[in-house]
Amino acid sequence: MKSPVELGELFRATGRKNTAQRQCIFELLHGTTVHPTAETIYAEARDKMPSISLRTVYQTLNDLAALGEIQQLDLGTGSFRFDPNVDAHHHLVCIECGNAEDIYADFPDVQIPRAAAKDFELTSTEVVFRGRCVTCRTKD
Amino acid sequence: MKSPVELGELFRATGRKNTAQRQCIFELLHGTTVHPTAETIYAEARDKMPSISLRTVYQTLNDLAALGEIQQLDLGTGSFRFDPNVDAHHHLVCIECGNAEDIYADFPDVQIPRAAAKDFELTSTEVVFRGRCVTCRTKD
DNA sequence: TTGTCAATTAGCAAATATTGTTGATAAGGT
DNA sequence: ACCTTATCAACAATATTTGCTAATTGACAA
Repeated sequence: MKSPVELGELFRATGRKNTAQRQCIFELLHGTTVHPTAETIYAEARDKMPSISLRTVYQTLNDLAALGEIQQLDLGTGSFRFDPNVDAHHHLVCIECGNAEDIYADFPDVQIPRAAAKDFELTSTEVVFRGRCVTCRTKD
Repeated sequence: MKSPVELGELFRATGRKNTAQRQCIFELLHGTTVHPTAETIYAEARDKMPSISLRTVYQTLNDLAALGEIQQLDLGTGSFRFDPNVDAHHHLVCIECGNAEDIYADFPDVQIPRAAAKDFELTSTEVVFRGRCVTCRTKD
């Protein structure tokens, strides 16, 4: 993901406005390695801008995803998670707390079998490892 | 997935009741290769049992999943899909219509990198190929 | 600096998918 | 056939995300 300043310029360049609410969200996303939900970002944004609405958070996140600056992930935890890391990578998801971790690995063998591949226009390939993270395991 | 008759016995053996509604759902699931949603099954079940409720469909599907007779899949299409095929397999998902196809392939190199694997208790590994299916491609 | 205009905001309603609740009903062992 | 208990159907509730709208604000140009 680009820096908050660069994102402001990008928004302007694409006919969007660079508002204080958006800058606030850009800064929260910048450098985060967790995969926050819209609600999480909303909660954090409210600490700095009490009047911000959840609707605005969703709109900004959707805009960022449309511009390819963040990834909108559905990891099966009940709500979308947003990832400022847009490089090709995979995920390790905890079935207990829902937290996700990036996995930087290349799986060259992961290809659609020839029979099925012929008529399918492939867009993306995702690998999800599910299980329990250290935190949840030591909790019991 | 077991046959409708066997599932009826299994339900009784596990202290559940083998009702007409459940037999109807068992028969709909038996042998299907698509990955129906609860709503789809509900619509089909109503053709044979107009009084059946959506709640009963959800309950029966959840019971079947708890017994390991079907798989409850979240393929990022907005709702759960149910798969009577419980063998280890992966999926090809259309981002336009949401339909899913089974992929029987073994990806032996898909493993958690050693650094991350140490503290994680792995339960399952899923590979999802996303793109557009033939039907949706030829539609345009 | 200020005016103009379209994009954005906040707040609320609505849509979608799933689960909780409850009185009535019926399955299944005895 | 009877009795216990799970299940049923209908409705309400929850959770997440999107739709709508009047008022506001940013961006650009004069």
